[in-house]
Amino acid sequence: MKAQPPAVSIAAHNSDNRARLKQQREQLLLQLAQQILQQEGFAGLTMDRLTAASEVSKGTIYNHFCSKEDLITALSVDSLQRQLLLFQQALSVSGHSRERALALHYAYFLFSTTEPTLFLCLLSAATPAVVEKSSASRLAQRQALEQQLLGFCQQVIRQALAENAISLQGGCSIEELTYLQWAQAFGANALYRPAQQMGFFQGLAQQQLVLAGVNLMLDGLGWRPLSADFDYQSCWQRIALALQQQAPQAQS
Amino acid sequence: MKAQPPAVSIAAHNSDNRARLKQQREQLLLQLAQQILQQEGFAGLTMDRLTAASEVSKGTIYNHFCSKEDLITALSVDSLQRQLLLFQQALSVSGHSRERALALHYAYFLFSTTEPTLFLCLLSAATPAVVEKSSASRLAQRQALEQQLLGFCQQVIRQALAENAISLQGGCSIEELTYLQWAQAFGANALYRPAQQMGFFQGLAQQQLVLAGVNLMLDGLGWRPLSADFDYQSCWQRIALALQQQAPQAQS
DNA sequence: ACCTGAACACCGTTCAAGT
DNA sequence: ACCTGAACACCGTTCAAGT
Repeated sequence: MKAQPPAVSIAAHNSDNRARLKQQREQLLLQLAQQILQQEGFAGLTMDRLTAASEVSKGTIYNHFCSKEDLITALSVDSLQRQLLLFQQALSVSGHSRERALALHYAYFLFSTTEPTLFLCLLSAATPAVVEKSSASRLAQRQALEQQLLGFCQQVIRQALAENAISLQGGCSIEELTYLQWAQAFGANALYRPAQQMGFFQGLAQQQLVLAGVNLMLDGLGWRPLSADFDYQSCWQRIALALQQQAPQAQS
Repeated sequence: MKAQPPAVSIAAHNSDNRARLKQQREQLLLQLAQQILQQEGFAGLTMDRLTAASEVSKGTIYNHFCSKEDLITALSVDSLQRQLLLFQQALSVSGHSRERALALHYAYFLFSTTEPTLFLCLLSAATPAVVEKSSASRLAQRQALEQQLLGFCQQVIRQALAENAISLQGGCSIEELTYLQWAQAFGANALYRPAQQMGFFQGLAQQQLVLAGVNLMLDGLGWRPLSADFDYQSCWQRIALALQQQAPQAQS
């Protein structure tokens, strides 16, 4: 008695299909853009070159990205999606709350080193020149993903409170703690290359620095067990192994 | 008996004068660029507009900056020079080593809020697109200034060691500590606006976050007196007053 | 030796025509 | 409804001519 349900279903299916194909093409374009970025540097990424590398025309590319800057923001969204996957994997390693916090820091560090180009996109996307010319929807997408990432961090802090591993006296909120850890991780990973290039430290590995930074902050917070009472160096290596096994090789 | 010392002296004087005038003009150009940046945003800063705002021609501007990106890097050099002045003022406040470390963090925070545009230039200048197209000499200038700034931080850590306020066991070097504090400060100040914009914290002031972050790190390090034994909140306010008095108003 | 600004080249963006 | 690519516009950069 209902009016042609199959027709509706086919229409919906077609529309879905079309959206899925568009989505796939966008993913391909992003991959090509990333490749150009790696091979030619940021100055070498032009819309002409992306057009040449792809099999679509300029107009179609502008159908996906409203500006070159929007393309950069799209790459940063891609970055955050990968980070999200890494965070999920990181939270699947077992251990007490501080080990899990460390796992998240490791995931962040791992991403910054295995995908340096995408990590730099994230930095570029924070720049006003890029924000000013990106579409509102793309910026909203980025924000939503960042919120999800921070959500994972808050989750671990809540676990710590439940375990009685920390006590938040003196008005230090969960949000505040999350933010400070984010800031520490962002700074320690983003500034490593510049600092190294100016010869600031001789043989200090980024890994060790990040681990030391986390330990400093979490010890300061009194997150038990303290680094004096637990071997976080071994823990770090265990996390590294666990995450490497889950993602044997990075995509080409 | 010597050959015309006056002539040489006059020549030198003229040459000095010329260099000084060029330097002055460059300073003026940077000021104008900053003004355009504030009024029109990063997308609004074009070489044409800068030419129009100045009283020189395009060719002359390219005599100062080899590219638009070089101009951004020059603005970041200007930023670092101002930061250096603030650091010097910060170190003139009296107190034990941890108070002096706090003073440096305050100076960094103060700069990031009173000169948001220049602070963003610093962020942009860290971006590959800008680095790739900046002159080697300008990049070297920036590096030298950053090294000077980090030198101030190391100085305070050495003071702490001399005072026996900290003990660096376990291979944690002065450079490592300096880097981690830089990373923390950079992250906490650079991410504040984005985080605020996504509504991550309701009424948390940047100041309080930065202070909390520093306390966490320095407590974790065991830098005496610990925050439980000393009123760093008051100390922070005392530093704020001291730095405001030395520089009553920021330049327009 | 330095300044000028017209000319050039490149590249981001649009849009009329096509399917 | 979507794709195309020629045309456009803007803007970074250069350089022959001038002082």
